[in-house]
Amino acid sequence: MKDPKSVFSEYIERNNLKMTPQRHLILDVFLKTEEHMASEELYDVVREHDPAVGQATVYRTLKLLSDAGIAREVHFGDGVTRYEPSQSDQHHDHLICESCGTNIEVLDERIEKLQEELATKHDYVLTGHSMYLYGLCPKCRKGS
Amino acid sequence: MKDPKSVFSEYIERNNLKMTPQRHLILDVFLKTEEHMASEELYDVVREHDPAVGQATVYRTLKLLSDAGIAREVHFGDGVTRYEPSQSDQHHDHLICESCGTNIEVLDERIEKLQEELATKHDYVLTGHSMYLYGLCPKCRKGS
DNA sequence: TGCTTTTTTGAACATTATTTTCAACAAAGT
DNA sequence: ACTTTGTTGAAAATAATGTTCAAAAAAGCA
Repeated sequence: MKDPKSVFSEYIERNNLKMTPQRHLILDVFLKTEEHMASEELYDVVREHDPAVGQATVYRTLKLLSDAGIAREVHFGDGVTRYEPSQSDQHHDHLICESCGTNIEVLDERIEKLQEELATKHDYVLTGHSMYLYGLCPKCRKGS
Repeated sequence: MKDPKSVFSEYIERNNLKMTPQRHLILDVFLKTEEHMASEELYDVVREHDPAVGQATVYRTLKLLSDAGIAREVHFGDGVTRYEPSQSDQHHDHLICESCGTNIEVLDERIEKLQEELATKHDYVLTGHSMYLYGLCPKCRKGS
């Protein structure tokens, strides 16, 4: 039940979809990467395994994975939608270097708690959030 | 020096640009709205005042305003870049209803402080951040 | 002022990321 | 096997934004 592959199979079944070689391959490739991958980047890797797979299928499958709860959309400032495995490992936010683009994942429980509190104060039920911190990493700070 | 218009004039001068009626109009319209406006929405309003203004000019000018520090880019989940006046009034984050899209501006000093702290812990110099909380507003909660 | 240089503008076209259409295909059920 | 339904890849369609380019306008100078 925790294995992404079985989560996906289950999702497939529940929604009367079909498990296909393409979907299987894309899921495999996606899970193997710990990076934040854009659809296009994923597509490149997928093609190395099966050049016949189409770009649209990758887009479609990533959306599926997202719906199934296996992938999570991530938006940096640029116009590209990236995905990260939302697997067992816990939620995190992002600390991005404005100069070199390096992205590190961060988490602060106190912030998480305050976010919840803040939503409640406005009578909202919090379902999710995204937080991006922008700054200069030590390396770039010296470089300039 | 605090007035957005003089800030813009100054910026114009500093960068050997020219103050034109279009830029002036776009700035005026932009300042009059407290909403988070996408370029296209702004364009519609601008056209009511001067139908001759082109879409590209609005895009270009918004980018200028952003560079000049008068406007601030805002990214919700959709692929649209919105702008808000970054004027005198203070920074805020966003609490967005996933159902009806209603957006309210929120701020929690404790969170702000922790963000700073978190960046420092990773040896980053924080230059900015964006935080979006997603949830269900009271109205939509009842509606469903 | 009139001329020159430089920037700006609007329109149309180019680009990027993503979605949709559609005919060919494959899987599942009967 | 036959039908139904979901899937695929390719190509075309969208949507937001950026760029090109010739014409227009501003600023600097003679």
